[in-house]
Amino acid sequence: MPWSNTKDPYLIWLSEIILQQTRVSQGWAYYEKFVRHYPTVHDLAAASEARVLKDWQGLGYNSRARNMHAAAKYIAGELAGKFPATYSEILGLKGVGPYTAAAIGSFAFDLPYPVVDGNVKRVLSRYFGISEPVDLPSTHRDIENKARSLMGSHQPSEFNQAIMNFGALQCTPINPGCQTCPMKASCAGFQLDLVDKLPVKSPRKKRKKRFFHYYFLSSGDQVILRKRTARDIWQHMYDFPVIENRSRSRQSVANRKAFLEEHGFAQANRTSSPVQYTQLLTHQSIHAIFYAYEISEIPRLPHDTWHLADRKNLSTFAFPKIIARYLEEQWGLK
DNA sequence: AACACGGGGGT
DNA sequence: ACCCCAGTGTT
Repeated sequence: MPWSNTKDPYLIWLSEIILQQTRVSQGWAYYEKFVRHYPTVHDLAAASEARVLKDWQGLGYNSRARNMHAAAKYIAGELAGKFPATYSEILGLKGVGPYTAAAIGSFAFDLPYPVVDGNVKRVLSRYFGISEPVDLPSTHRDIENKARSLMGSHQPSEFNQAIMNFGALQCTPINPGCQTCPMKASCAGFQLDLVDKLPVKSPRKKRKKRFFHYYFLSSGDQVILRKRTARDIWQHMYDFPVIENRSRSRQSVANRKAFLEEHGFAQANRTSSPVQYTQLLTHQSIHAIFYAYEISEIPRLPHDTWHLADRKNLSTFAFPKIIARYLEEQWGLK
């Protein structure tokens, strides 16, 4: 793991932010890229947010990147680059919650705070036979207290890594290695045959469908992008001018003409048939239909969130997966 | 306390 | 389909 070879709190912080809700196998390459592009907190602080978001593209939950960047500016600017070394100061950094503060505190500074992540919740809910949903705050506190008690005066870093590794390698979500487990004799979950019932989780809500009708408007090598600034998914990433509605069915030709005229694109020619892509998010399923038009001249852009970009420069903008996929598959653009 | 927030991979 | 991922911020 990244922190196995270092006590550098910056590198540990970087890896922990990247690995929030992200498998090591997915985050590893991003960690290496960020260390390469931003070897110190000063490098990260000096970068533009756009550049950081672009490097983050494909990882998801990109408020992590924005909070991390803001925290880097704070550390570099206000703390002269010296990473905070107490639990409460670490916890005060943007994007750092109880888990990450405990991880950084224990790994980098040997502070005695137990980590409580998905692994720990699974291991301890099984071992102690906890049948309340682990996502409840009360259960979380219970598990945290048990972890603190188990840590005792052991080495915090060793303890935290051990319990998480145990969850990741032995006490796995499915097909856990109970038969070879050295703790099966004292594991309540194993003794009561509840291992495959634990941890209990509250039922999840079903995904809401959303229908985006995107306009890919180009004029020669120029393309119109829109920066997403609303309180919504994909904040500060780029997509295209869009109409959202409740219908899966295509915009009629008349609807499209009205949209184009309304925004000053009276002279527009359809350049290809509409194509549809879908993208699953945790709480939403996005159904996007793309309409491509070539416009003869570009008027003054009607919104300040709209930007003109050269096709050659698209690689500098951070796009949601579904937009990146459209650009690459339909236009060969990266 | 409940909810929103991405994207990937396994079964 | 559904689950999970070395969780956090907002309401």
